[in-house]
Amino acid sequence: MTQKRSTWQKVAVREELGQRSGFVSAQQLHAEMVAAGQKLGLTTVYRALTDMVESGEADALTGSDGETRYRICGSEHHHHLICTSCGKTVEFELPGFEAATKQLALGEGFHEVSHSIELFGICADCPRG
Amino acid sequence: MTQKRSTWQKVAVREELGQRSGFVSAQQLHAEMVAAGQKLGLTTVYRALTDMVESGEADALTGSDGETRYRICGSEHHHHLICTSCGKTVEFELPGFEAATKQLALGEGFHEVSHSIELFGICADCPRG
DNA sequence: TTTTCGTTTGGGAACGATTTTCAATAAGGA
DNA sequence: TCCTTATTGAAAATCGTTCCCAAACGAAAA
Repeated sequence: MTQKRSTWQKVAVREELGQRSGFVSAQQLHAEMVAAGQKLGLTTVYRALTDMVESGEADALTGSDGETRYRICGSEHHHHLICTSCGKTVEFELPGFEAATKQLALGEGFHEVSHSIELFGICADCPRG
Repeated sequence: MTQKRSTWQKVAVREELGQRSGFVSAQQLHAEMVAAGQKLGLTTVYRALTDMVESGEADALTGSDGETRYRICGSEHHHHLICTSCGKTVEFELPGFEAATKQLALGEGFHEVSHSIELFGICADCPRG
């Protein structure tokens, strides 16, 4: 069976992502790592991020521009409040809401229900709009 | 100022989209229109759909695969319950929730708040999973 | 430590959705 | 009908992401 091996590239990507408070795209992350002197391939960054999402270490979010952005996250179920200007992100939970939506979906005859809830706005540190 | 002109292509796209109950991608819509004998370009379909989204006639939704899907919609604020198997969509509203999330975002110091809420599942007409 | 075997890397090609380009065409007012 | 200008559409260009595959490397065995 295919076991995962630890490489400095994977560690570096995890670390770089961990230092950020918001969502970043694979390309951005790669560009900045290269600019910082770390020589690794874009493909590797994509793979490392995908692994992290699969293992639950990170969240992935595809924007309306088709670009996917990543972020370190705790494993419990949560949602995001994202600053569309600087990318800063706040996690939050919605205890009652979860049940309500599931109920609604089941009532319509749907099963295997999941949901996507994200809030957007401009954070206090980003001036005007 | 640039005024909009009415063409049979735009009318055809609006009509084709209106006949569906779920989200469809521009490519799908174009392929089926061509298959049905209507000769128009893919670019034109993209433009017609974009116009409809801008005018509020349609909703656009970009999936995690990066493909954007469209759907006719009423102009009032609403959310979607989407079948990930056949695309069938049910609109719904969340009276209390709207206020709650806005409050939460404002409490974190965010402004110009908006949100994205979609429910996914398999509808009653689609067997198994 | 050295060998071995299978995983990982990475540069470039390949991909798929969407946008741009631009010359030909058509809408709609004069 | 004529004229001005928005619209069309085929092909080329973009852009994010994935695939390909030979070279490089990690880890466990010898």
